[in-house]
Amino acid sequence: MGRPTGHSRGYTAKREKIIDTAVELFAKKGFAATGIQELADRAGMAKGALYDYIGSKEAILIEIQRRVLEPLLTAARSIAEIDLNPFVKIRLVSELLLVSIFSRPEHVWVYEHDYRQLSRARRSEFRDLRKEFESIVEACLIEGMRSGALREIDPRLACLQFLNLHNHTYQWARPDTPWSPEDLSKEYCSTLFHGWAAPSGEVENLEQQVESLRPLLVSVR
Amino acid sequence: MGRPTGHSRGYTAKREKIIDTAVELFAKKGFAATGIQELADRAGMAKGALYDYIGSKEAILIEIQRRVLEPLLTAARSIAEIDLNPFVKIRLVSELLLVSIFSRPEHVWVYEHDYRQLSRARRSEFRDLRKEFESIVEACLIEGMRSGALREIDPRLACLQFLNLHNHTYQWARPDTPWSPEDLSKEYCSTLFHGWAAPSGEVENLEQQVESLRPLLVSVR
Amino acid sequence: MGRPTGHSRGYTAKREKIIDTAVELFAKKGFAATGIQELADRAGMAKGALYDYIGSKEAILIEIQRRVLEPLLTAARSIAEIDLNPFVKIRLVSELLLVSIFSRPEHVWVYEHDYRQLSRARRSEFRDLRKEFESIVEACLIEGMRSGALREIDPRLACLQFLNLHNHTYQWARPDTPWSPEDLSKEYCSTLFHGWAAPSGEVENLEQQVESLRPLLVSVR
Amino acid sequence: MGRPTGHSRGYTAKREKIIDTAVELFAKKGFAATGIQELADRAGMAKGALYDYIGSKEAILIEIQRRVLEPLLTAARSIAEIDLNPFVKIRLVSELLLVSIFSRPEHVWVYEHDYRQLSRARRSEFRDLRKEFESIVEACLIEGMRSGALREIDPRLACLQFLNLHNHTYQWARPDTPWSPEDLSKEYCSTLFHGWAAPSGEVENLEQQVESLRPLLVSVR
DNA sequence: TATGAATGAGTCTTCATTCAT
DNA sequence: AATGAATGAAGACTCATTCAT
Repeated sequence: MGRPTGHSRGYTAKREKIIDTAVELFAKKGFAATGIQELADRAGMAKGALYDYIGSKEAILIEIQRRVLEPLLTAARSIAEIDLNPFVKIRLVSELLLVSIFSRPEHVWVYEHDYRQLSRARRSEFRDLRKEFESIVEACLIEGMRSGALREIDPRLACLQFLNLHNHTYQWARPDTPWSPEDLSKEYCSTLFHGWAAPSGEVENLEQQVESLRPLLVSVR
Repeated sequence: MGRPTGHSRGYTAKREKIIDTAVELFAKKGFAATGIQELADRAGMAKGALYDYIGSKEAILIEIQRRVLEPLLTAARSIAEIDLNPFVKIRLVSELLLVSIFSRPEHVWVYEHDYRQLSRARRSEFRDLRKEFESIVEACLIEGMRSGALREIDPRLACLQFLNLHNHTYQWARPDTPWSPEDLSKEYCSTLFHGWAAPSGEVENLEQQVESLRPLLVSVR
Repeated sequence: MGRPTGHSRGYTAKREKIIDTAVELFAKKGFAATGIQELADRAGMAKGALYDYIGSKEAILIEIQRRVLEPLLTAARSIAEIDLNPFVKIRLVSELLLVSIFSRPEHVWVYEHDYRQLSRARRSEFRDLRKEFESIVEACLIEGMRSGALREIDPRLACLQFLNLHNHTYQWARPDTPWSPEDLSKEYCSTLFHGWAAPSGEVENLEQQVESLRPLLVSVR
Repeated sequence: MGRPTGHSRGYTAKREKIIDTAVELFAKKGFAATGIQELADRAGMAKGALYDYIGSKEAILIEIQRRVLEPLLTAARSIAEIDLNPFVKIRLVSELLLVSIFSRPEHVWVYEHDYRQLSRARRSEFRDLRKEFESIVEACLIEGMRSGALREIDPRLACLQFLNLHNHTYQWARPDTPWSPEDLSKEYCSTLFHGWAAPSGEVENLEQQVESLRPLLVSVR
């Protein structure tokens, strides 16, 4: 994770707490509009001390991106590797995204919103990872079409619909939202599967399989 | 100079140009991370002169919000008032949103992205207008269900799906996107209508009607 | 008065009106804290036009100093020249000062308050005039002592007491003050004359003489 | 750095020095006409560092007001509470004012001169304290009249004369003034007491009593 | 005469970061 | 590991003044 080595016991915990505080502030006011002073105040320490933990303001943003993207990718990769009905895969990736959003809504807000505030180099680094995630989604959709369960549509366009529908959820997801991520995933997938269905198709056993595979998403909660 | 009373011919044009430049910068770097100095440099004038045209940094943001929201609402209201098949209405609102995004992608980026940078008072002002727009969408969906063409689902949830799918498009819409807003609207609505369809339903003459009503969207282009 | 020559009919009147407005603003907010823009707004003209009348911000301040100091000096000189009981003279100078304060309280406020904002050269110019005024006061007091009506005290100190007592009145003088300048002059002089009196003395006919000489103060109203 | 919590030894001393420097500048050029840059230059530090000590420009002005008004009020209150001949009280308050002026002439200049530059809220706060001081003066004068030693005059008017005579001294008080505050107090009070005296009265032992009570003024030196 | 436009130095204040202790 | 102090550049915005029209 790039943390400087040779730190005492409490170091990592405190660093995490600082970043948690930063997430709160960045989510509320935006990265650029939040001052380091403000962060130090909220974290209950002097600005100087802060720099022993974070190195720079951008480092916090990088860490937040990592916190969101890494578990997402880990889970997505393991889903991609299993041999499964493509519908099940898609449904799992859907739930993955929504669980990610609902378990750390502020992290995801910053992740989605202040992505462009990264320096050029870092941005392209993370863009590659994002693209890897999108490729996994797209691959699932292509499988679905090959299997004849979805009618043939431009897979990139299908992928974008999938991502639009899921990702934009961070804009209104809140702890008190009346739907759980599981509810939403079912709804979204129902819409998409019916919307894209080949004239025949229906998915068998979908929810049962999903149930059994849910542990795959653990990294993201 | 004398603030906003009686201005000569060039004034408004220049003001528009300054805001156009601001839109570019805000879209690329974010509102908070863009300096007035930078804007002045790009506009080719001294900071002082800039203030004769804009009044304050926030005023620019307000103007951008207006430029997006007002034509959107104007068109949405006129769609809402006509007596039409609800599918046609939804399809028109869909196209409306997409045309809005594609005809001024940078405006919409700032509109969506830096909404929260508005002062409290202004934010709530615009929030009301945004909500009016959403209500129009939701009303159309409810009509669709009442007419029996859509199966009964939580209308708020349907509305959020509609908005997610459409609004998130600003994240990747670019002049060189291979789909026109019309193409996308057809695709999105096809997905949603099939995804939500009551077992029976199919929409008749949909595209023909849309074609004839497209002039309604003119305010938004 | 240093006004540029060759101006049309309305010029002087408009200039006066601008300076009147400036007096109001300077008295309320202070010279340094008042902007030319503000002045232009209040005067109902563009900043550019203002400069045709005033030349510079300091010029306004100079004019205000003049407006207060010149009539004061004119009257004081003419009082000094007459052959009169020194008590009467002092009483007249007292009333002169108070009439000056009460007939243009805002002018006097600026005159007293923002004197130091003048450029070095102008300040010393006006300081000389102020000193001339003070010398007249002091001369009257010395006359009073020579005549035996006042006991011998340091004339400079007596003069300062006289000036303190009178000049500080600008701090609280307002149109609705319950005492007229004539009332106040009587009170102040009564205090001073009794306070400084030689064991014997009383002033005869004082008020009658003052009455008849009051026209001398006309320049100051 | 961290704003106003826990500061090391030098902090307060440096802060005091900065404010002292500010007093010098404000007294010479006026609050509004003095720039923070100028102050920083004189204090030998960067503008940024200055703000660690002062918080805002207005905060300096507030501090200056406090430095003058608080010891003044403290002493005045303790004078008011003692059971004394009203003449002695008045004579002590007189000396109090003059000692205050002469021990920190620049502070008092700013205190008197730039009072109006305070924000509305602060101004009214300090106005209340000023009024308390004036009430103490007025109460002493009323006592004097009740005791029969002063003839009956409008106590507000007497109070204003007292304040005019004393307060305006800040306009010319300088370290090289040939009179000490004690001298001046004697002179001023002599003038006022004789000026206001009831036909009979003379004050016995006045100066002896004042001598013994002078320690009351210590807070103001 | 009067205007709107322009300027560049100025306003107060906050920024992210560094560093001696 | 932590702090308070410091910095210099940058933040948004206003200034008094000039000038072509």
